[in-house]
Amino acid sequence: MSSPARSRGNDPGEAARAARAAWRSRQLLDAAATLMEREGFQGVSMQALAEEAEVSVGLIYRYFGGKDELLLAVIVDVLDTISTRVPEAVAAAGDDPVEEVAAAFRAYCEVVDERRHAAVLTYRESRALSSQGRVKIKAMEVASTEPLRAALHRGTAAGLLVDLDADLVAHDLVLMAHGWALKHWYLEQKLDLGEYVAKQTALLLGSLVEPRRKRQYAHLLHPH
Amino acid sequence: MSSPARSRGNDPGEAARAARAAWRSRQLLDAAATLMEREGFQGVSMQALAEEAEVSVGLIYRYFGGKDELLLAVIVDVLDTISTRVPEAVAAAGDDPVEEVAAAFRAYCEVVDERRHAAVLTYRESRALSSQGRVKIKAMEVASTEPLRAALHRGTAAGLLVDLDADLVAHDLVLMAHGWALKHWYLEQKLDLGEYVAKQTALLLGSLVEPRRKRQYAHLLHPH
Amino acid sequence: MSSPARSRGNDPGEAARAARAAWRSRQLLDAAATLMEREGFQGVSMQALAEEAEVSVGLIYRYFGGKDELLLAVIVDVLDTISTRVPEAVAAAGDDPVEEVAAAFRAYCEVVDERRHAAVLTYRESRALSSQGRVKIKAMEVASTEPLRAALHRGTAAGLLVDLDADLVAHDLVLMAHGWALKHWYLEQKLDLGEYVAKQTALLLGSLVEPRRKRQYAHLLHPH
Amino acid sequence: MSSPARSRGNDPGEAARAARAAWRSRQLLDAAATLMEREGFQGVSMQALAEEAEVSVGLIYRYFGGKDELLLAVIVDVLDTISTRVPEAVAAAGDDPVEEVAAAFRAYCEVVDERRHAAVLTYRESRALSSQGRVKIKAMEVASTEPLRAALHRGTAAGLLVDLDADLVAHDLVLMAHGWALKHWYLEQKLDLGEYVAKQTALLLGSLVEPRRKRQYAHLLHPH
DNA sequence: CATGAATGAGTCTTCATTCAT
DNA sequence: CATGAATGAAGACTCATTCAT
Repeated sequence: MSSPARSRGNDPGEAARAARAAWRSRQLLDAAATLMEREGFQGVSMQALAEEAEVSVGLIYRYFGGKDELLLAVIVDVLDTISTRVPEAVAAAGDDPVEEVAAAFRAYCEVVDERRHAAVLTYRESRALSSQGRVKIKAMEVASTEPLRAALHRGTAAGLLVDLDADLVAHDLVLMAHGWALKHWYLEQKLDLGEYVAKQTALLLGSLVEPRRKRQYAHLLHPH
Repeated sequence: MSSPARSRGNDPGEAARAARAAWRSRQLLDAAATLMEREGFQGVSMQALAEEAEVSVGLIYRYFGGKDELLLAVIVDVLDTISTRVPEAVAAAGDDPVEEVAAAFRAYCEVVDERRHAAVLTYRESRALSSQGRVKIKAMEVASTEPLRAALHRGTAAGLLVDLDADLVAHDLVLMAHGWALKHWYLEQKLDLGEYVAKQTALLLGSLVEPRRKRQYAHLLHPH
Repeated sequence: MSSPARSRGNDPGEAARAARAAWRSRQLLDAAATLMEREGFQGVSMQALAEEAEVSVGLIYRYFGGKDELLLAVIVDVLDTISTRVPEAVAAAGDDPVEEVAAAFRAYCEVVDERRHAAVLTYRESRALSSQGRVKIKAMEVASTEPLRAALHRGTAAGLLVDLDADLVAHDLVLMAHGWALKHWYLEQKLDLGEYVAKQTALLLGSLVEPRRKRQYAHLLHPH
Repeated sequence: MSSPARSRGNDPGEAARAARAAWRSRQLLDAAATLMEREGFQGVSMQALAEEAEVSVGLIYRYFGGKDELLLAVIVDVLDTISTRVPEAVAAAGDDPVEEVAAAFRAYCEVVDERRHAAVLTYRESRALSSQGRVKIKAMEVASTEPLRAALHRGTAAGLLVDLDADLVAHDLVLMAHGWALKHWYLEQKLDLGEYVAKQTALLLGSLVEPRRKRQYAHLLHPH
């Protein structure tokens, strides 16, 4: 992204430098995520971040323009993960649009679960983002729900799902995924991630699957 | 000293003092809410708050122990509003549990809409709360969903709703209400609050209402 | 200048507050001048300034918007002094334009001598000024030479001085005054302020006084 | 190691090395001068300097001990230029001491004009110099005025100039030359360099040339 | 010789909080 | 009760300098 590599020619040092830059970025992004999990983004000082990442403060500024850009990078990192994992899950779900929706939702929830704080950073720290960054994030967020919307549309087109507002349903699915992080303090004492995914899937698909197709998706609609 | 009577039960001076205190609290809480809507809680300095409320900085500390307590108070204020408005809506909904659920959800959404930022402060600023405050807030949040859970239970008991996980469904309803604030930048370009409430109600009740009772609730299940 | 007083009404506290604000400004300006004499402006940290002035760092920001504004204020303070002292000297010099020029130059040199570093701050630190501040300073500098230019013009009009480029001569006089500060390390080992003023006056007036009026100004043209 | 010969007197490798060193120094000095013209010395970071000079930061430290030494080198470079150009101008002026003074002043002004910022660096950044460096600079400055003082003395000895304080007059001439840089923002809107030189020459020589020799120097005393 | 990644002390600035009036 | 001047710790960020390659 904002790597200091210059890409002027392709001498041997070039690749090594790029590799180091990538490693540093990851190191910093991970340290940032770790600390934020504990303290929230605002609660993490650049000093503390440097300590956690075992680098000097100054080095952070070589890789990220400032605290705001770092925040942006962390959020983008999660959205990138989602943009990779959700389509993978959809692809692995076979050709059935309903299965695809369920798989996409499960994948979304799993990423959120893995990076609980980072996943909901947008809600918490959007104030700190530049308006430019905000626009970028919003675009990425919308883009990341595209696989969901597409599967929903296919489901309706195939007569498997009722006529629905795909935008709203996609929004609900994402919200429910985020809900796992947002209300984790409450939910974790009631159920685990698998149950949460299963029950929410059942709940939403319950009113979305064409009534006469419901038998076909019993495994989704009536999780044991 | 300057007060005419010296705390002898409920003399007039005492009442006047209490009234002023209440007025000041409201003044400060409103100023805080106003500013936070624009800048987020962290972005509001005590100095700016004092200016907005047209009091001195020092005075804030007479009414609230500090910035954290003020945050707590603002959140509590919203939760209090919900704890008042939701039961009112339930009571006004007649005796039908399904209508009650719908009414409770609508009321919840309306409060969220009125105080968009303050309503989701818990998500954004919970880090700043003392653990004590956090416990209090969580308890209040759970309590505020009680009317929803109770109505859901009544619905199931009356055979109007399927057997459901009331905790989870209540959580979903609250999440959807908050979703209106959290994703307002996205939703507002698609629908208005009334449509949002109607469609979400339909969506969830779609899988909750006992199939053979669905005709009875057509107005909720098939908005417009 | 940027005093925090609000001037809303004229209650008793108002005057006291304004007085304190003025006292604080002076205290800070003096501390700044003292330190700058030793370290140059860039070399003075806000921390050190606070220590010298025996106030807290934060307080400086109540009276001056930042380090740049403080620099501006120090420069303006010197220019204000000049704008007061030079006209006073001119007024005290009687009605003779040549005497007025000499008096103005002497006064200018005396102020420079009293505030050696601060007087030439413009040359040294103009980079740190905002362009707005720069414009202000330049205007004040030009204005402060007005008495000189006016006296020169009067001298020419009265047939006491030759036809001259008043702008350039005024610039030379100011430059010579500043020269006392700029090259003090060199000059102080050759002569004292009085001699410097006398000799420079003689030098410049030597080619400015109308030849046939020279006898009249022998005391200026042939010091000692 | 990589050099063919090992420092045995003045073999070809040695010369090449010295040439490269000289070339590097010049490259760096020029880059420094260029940047300083825009940003002032303090405003130029070693990183920016490296970029401008198209070398690495580390390399600067091979040629100059640090930022302070670089500053010293830049100043010395200007003073060297003056020490070359002024005597050249004097030599080219023929044998007349008055012409020599005028020529020296013109040359001084021309160098100042060519390197406007660097020429007055002593005034601006002397604080950053080591006391050792300061001493060196002062000595060089005084030395650079020697041709002026010598010409002035010759003028007096030859009965062409009045009895004068050569130190002070030399100081004035240098100050006027520097004045062109120091007050360039003001002067440039009034006159160009040629006019400035001519008028200042006339002004000072006006009181320095022996009255009865004035006709002889009319071209200097009454510039068109 | 040359590079440029890495360091970390030091800078300006903000702001929650206190307290004399 | 109310004020707002004063405090000072803590934060983000810069940049001269070093050193492994």
